Amino acid sequence: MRLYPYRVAGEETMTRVPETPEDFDEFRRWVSGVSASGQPIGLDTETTGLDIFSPNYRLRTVQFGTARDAWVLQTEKARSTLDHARRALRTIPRFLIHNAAFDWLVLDRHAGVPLEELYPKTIDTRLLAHLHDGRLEAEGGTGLGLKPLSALFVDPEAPDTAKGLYAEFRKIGKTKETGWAAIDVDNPLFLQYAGLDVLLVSRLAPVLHGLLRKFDIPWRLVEFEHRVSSICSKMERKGMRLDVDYTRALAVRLAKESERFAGVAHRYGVVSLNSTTQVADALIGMGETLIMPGKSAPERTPSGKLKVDKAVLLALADLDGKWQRVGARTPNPLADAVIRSKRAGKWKTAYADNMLSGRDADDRIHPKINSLQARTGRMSITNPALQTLPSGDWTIRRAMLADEGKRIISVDYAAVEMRVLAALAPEPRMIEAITAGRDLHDFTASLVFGPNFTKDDRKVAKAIGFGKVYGGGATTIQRQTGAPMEAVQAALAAYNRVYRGVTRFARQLQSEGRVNGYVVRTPSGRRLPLDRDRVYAATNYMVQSSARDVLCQALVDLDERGLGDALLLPVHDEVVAQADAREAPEVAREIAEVMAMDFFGVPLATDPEVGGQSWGSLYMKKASDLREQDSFYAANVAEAERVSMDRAA
DNA sequence: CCAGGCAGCCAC
DNA sequence: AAACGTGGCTGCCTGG
Repeated sequence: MRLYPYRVAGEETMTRVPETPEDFDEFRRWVSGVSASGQPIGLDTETTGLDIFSPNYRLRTVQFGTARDAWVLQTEKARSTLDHARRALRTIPRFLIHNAAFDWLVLDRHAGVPLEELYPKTIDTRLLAHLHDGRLEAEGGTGLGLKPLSALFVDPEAPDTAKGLYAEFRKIGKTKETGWAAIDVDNPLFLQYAGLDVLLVSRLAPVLHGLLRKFDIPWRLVEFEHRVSSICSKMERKGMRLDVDYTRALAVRLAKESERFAGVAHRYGVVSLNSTTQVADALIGMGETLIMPGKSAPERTPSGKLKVDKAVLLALADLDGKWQRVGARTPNPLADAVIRSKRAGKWKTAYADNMLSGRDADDRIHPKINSLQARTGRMSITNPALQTLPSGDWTIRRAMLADEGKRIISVDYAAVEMRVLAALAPEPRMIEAITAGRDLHDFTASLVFGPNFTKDDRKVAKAIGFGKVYGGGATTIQRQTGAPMEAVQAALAAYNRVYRGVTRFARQLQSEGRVNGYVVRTPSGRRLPLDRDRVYAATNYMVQSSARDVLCQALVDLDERGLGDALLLPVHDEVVAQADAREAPEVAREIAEVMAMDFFGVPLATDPEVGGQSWGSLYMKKASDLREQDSFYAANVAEAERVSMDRAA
């Protein structure tokens, strides 16, 4: 037995690494003892990295522990060690895991213990921490990582085990990415820190429980978040099929496009297209002023640099937001080349390449779904960021496929944030219009501008609606709509008169926040800390957080109704799913029915859509899109094969 | 050489 | 009085 003593919060702890049969007997007796006591046991894993589903992935150690005793099982060393870990995973009745979504999937895939078995036994300290304070350290919160939380609530001297290991990785010539797989499994610091993580999680949990009691966080919310997390983990485990041939071809095409336009930019002296300084200098050298239409000076970034973002470049290239010619000026060829090259480059690396590199042996990708991420509780999806795929163009989403013989389904909520705002305020006139099934922006425009409102009026009404949800003001609405400032201000005043409930809600929320120590509460019981200098954001937080809770409730309801297997992804106000081709319309209707709900007297309507095999099919608006897809396929796939053969050769 | 901050851009 | 919210990912750039 290898022993690693360590002082945590002034108390002696011991980490044990069993080696001999007698050591493992002792581990088994320890497991029996703690199981009989019923106390929750800290659980953690060390692995080769974060890409759980990639073909070369390995589970390296499994750790169990209490506040004083930790065990590190070097499962990669022997099948029998893994069996000891599996027995413990099945015997121990309750676990404490920090960020369980990760360890569930690791153990599900690499230790053969299904997440369905682990989920009911788990308390996830990351979820507890988020329910206490969902802000990152940079936002003034406690942070959500084991390190910052332990430093705050367990022991200020607790080492950053990950960072400490990076230094160890450097000694063997590895980086923070490559070190996890390369470090010797007998490395003393590695074993020490592996044990420390379960000692810390065991000590963190009771502190967080106390804080949740202190702040009256309802236990049903804790249970709800664990349920949501398990449903998202099931989606992550299933993943989504990738059309590898198409994606390879797409990557080649995007690379060529990016290179071609980069070549144009080079001719104007721009070497690094992402260097805003170079681009600004070159444009000024061509005689451009960088002054946006209607302005008297060029815009600058917060640090004072000349702004050369998409809006500036599109204007110089004589293109509108949809990349169509405006006809207002002669296009600047450099501006045009820079935006086109950057877009193609980003689409290639952030989307196409990421999809290809993250796929498993069955060509499925398993994006990480963080069920409780933003300070409002909003979810996020990473590796790749599937919630941010371009929606104005089908080419990226076309890479993702439903399973063989199935079709893609999408069901989204209609104007969910506006409806949630109407319900929370409450705003009777808005609720009436929603209940009557009217288009909300049309209705608002008719109230603000009269029954004969124009298209531009509707645009202003819509911008004000979003402005209320986001906390924006007249300046923002002016910028978005291009309407004269006086007209925007008059419309805002009219909006505030007709929707008094919204104005009152925003005011009350802010004063409530100030009175209650800069925290507001959602109907679900979630605490939303406010920034003192941005108390106006309270309205947005309430709306965004409640809309998130609505979608998560829908996920739970869908799972409850046996539709969990159909789910592929949550996208803020939308669920992406799949079903056998013949049943797809029926399944889509069923999902839409389950999702539709009443939110404090306001109906939340849903809109089911059934596509073809690919996710992109839902974004092909015209017949020409389908033809383009076919010709793309014919032209590019063969070429991509040739390119990858060249590379291999 | 690596890690992390900044600017910019993708989504809802 | 007015106040655009939440994320992830890239390349560039700087500091260690």
